[in-house]
Amino acid sequence: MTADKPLRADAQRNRDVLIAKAREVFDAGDFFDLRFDDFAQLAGVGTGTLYRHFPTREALAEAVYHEEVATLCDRARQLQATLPAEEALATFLRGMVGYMDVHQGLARTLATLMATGSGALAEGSRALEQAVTDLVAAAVKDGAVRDDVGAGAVMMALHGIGAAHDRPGWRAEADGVITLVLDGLRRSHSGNGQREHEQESVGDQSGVP
Amino acid sequence: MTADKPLRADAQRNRDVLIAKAREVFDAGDFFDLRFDDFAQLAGVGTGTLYRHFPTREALAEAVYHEEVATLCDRARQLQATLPAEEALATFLRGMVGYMDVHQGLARTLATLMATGSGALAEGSRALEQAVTDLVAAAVKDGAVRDDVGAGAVMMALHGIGAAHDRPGWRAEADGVITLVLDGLRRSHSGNGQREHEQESVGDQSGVP
DNA sequence: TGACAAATGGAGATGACCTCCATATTTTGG
DNA sequence: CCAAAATATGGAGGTCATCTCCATTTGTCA
Repeated sequence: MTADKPLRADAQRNRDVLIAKAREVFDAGDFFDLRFDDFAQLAGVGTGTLYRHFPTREALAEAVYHEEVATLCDRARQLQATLPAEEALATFLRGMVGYMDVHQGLARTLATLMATGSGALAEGSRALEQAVTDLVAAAVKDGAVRDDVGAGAVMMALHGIGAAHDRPGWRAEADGVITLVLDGLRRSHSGNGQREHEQESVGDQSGVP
Repeated sequence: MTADKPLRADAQRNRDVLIAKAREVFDAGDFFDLRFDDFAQLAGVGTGTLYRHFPTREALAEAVYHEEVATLCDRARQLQATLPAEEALATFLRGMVGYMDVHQGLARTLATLMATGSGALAEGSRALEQAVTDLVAAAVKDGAVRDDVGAGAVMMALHGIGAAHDRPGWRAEADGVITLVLDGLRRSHSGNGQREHEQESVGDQSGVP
């Protein structure tokens, strides 16, 4: 799956140029303000070439996203191997915020793509989620973290952080979310913390609280 | 600001029809799959009429969103008036999840619009945020909730929940996030819980954890 | 009722997205 | 090293959603 086709020399070169330029635009946050055709010209290739390599905007995003995710996953594995489980989880989550802070444009772009529901990022997302799942599982096994709330909840929180990147006090609030998540995860509450969503029937049909 | 112009009778009627139809489409989640012109026809008005009333998709969304937010804000105020602060907050947040569960299409649409960064929803969002801020402030004043993490963090978490509505185990995970947030907010941790984001310089320029 | 203002609707201009293929470049085999 | 086969290129042009414009209709007020 990594080397589907040997790919000709010039093709490879163009592909690399496209990804490089894409990362630039991505990071600047202009990914959606730019006509796709213009992007081709910006990268110095014809429209057809761009479309052959990346049939859609999302495909291009996916290519850029891939490297990022790989880096983050590596980091997660490394932390897990060198730190106590709970600390590894905390460090990773705090680090994710730092990462998004540095790559704001990218965070914004990814959030947009996710919300658009294109699903093209599913693969990369799954890899990242797996890393988080592993971190949480290890902490649970250590007994440091409750077992009644899954890693999915943590992913949602991360997603919210990324999507809200343009709020005024973003950094502080993002750190706040992580603090809440980490403290909330710590197994140390009276009883079992809180019973999990058993209020399906509230009598009120509207769904309004 | 509520009654900018008296608006003629037929105009008002058309406007209402448009909003009603929009809510339908919204709730079905088809808001973005539908050509805007076709939406006009669906509502039984001409293209020009649609565009005069709502210059953009976002403007239309905003109109629908407005009522929803008003309802939710009312509910928040009511809870705050009748329950102990902490319980009011908990009930409201749990209720928000229930609300999003019932109105999945709407939640999806809103998340998309938010991420798109149109900013047209800013007003409605602010109203909702104010309600949450009040709930949190009251709980803090009661001493039931920590004061070192703001309401903004809670908003981010909610945002993440809404944006992720299409995950397989959405409901359970969403409830999980709320559980984490509520437990994390409870003032009861050793010391002060966690010092707030003072790790600006990690030495690593890349932002990767 | 008449006249003025407000609103309508749909035909058509605009511009982004994507396809297609004649041409150019790389690779392979003799 | 050369020819022919395979692969890639680029940009002109088709397609389609978005939005504008104005001749006509509808509502309002004296």
